[in-house]
Amino acid sequence: MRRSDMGDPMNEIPEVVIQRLPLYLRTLSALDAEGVTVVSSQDLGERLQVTPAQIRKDLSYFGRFGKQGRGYRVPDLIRELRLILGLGREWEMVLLGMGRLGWAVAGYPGFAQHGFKVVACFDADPQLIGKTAGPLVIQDISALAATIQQHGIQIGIVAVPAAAAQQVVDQLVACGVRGILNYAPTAPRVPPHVWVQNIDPAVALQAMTYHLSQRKPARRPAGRAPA
Amino acid sequence: MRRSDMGDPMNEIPEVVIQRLPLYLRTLSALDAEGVTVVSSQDLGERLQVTPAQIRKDLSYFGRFGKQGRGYRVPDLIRELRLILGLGREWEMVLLGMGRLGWAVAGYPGFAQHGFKVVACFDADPQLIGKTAGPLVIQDISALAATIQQHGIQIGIVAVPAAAAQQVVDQLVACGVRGILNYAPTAPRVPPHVWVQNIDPAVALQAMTYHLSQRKPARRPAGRAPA
DNA sequence: TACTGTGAACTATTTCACAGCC
DNA sequence: GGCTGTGAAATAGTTCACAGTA
Repeated sequence: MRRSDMGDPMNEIPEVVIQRLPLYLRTLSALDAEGVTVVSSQDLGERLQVTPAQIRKDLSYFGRFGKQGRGYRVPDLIRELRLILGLGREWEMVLLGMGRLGWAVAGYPGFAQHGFKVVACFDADPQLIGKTAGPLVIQDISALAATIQQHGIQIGIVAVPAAAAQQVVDQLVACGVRGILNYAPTAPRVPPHVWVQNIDPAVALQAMTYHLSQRKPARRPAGRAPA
Repeated sequence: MRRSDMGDPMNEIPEVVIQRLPLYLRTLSALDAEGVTVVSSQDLGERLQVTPAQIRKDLSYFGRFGKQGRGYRVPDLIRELRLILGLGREWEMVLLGMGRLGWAVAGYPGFAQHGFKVVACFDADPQLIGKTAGPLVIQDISALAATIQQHGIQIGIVAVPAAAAQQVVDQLVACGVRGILNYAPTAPRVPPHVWVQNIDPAVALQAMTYHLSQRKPARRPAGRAPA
């Protein structure tokens, strides 16, 4: 292990760390909006329910952003995290599936706020094609490849029924998409260069009911970062 | 460690294991629907992109559900998992916040399918109160406590803006709710007996763009269970 | 003085590998 | 023969604790 570490151009960063950075960023943005300009790992940890040591260690994978004796300058750390996460640009996305769920996703303001933009939406149902969803016209899936190529799109959002998800994911991957936000209640298979983030509220609820059903509700692990 | 293990009435089960069980259940249900009656940890692992050893170890925390030389009977394992997760009943929930997002959540069919039922919805906006959302009438937040007590509700869904989330969560907790599904882009503080599951698609996207921005897209850790 | 950054210690989780059984 | 269940080994992740510094 030691030997291969030394050969690496950059140390391997644990995936859990990556998943926590957006949470740090979210809280820092809230602090910024409150006019807070400096924050210690202690303060930030209290807001996030994460240990200060974990925050410091996580950040130390990427550089030295704090000032000893003081803490972190909020605007600076926000800038650094945005850079690390690749948020210094707009990300265009395609949306597949314009049922109830797709409709809601198309109009979700939380994406645009953070530089994520749905530029085209698709469905297989002839009844839906041509209808407008806000500023977008629903297109037939057959137009998918052309749109992705034209815009150089790298992210697809899947909001189709579970049974159609794998097929749709395969199409996205074939078109060169490298990231998929999957709302379908299934875990699609993708090649290793493609990144998938799954969102399934039913799965989240089912893990919760396990705990609600226990006599003694086991105390949450202290360091457990909220997703 | 050994000593305290023996004293415990039941071994401590890691939280990661709990979070994976619903994924196993989801895939087993799909297999069941396909008419598959027996599955090995190998097969199931391939479907889920999880190692067979992990599946066997996870299940072994709860009992011996397999048959050596054969595998697991799909319907039996489904039944066991449903029991473990506390899904042998209907779970009634309240929904707070009837903006765009709350509206979509109220109509999401994925909940009812799994025995989760939204029995009442609330908002603070007088403009919305009295309007109907499917079978439900939007009520004023002031009616929250009475509804929760009446139905003995243990789960609340939060779909209010980030700025209102903590306040709403506090109210839910005060009413005796023990589980919260939080769609607000913030990590609310709760007492240790309350379980929170957060869903924030922007956070998921931001972790994804980190990877999309890397030159060499680091290979996903093999055992990483999709959420 | 009050904090960060970080090796080292500790803890948790995953994987291995094999005895035991159908 | 093919698979489970599970201790033990290996890895991964977290926390400690303190040197260093603004």
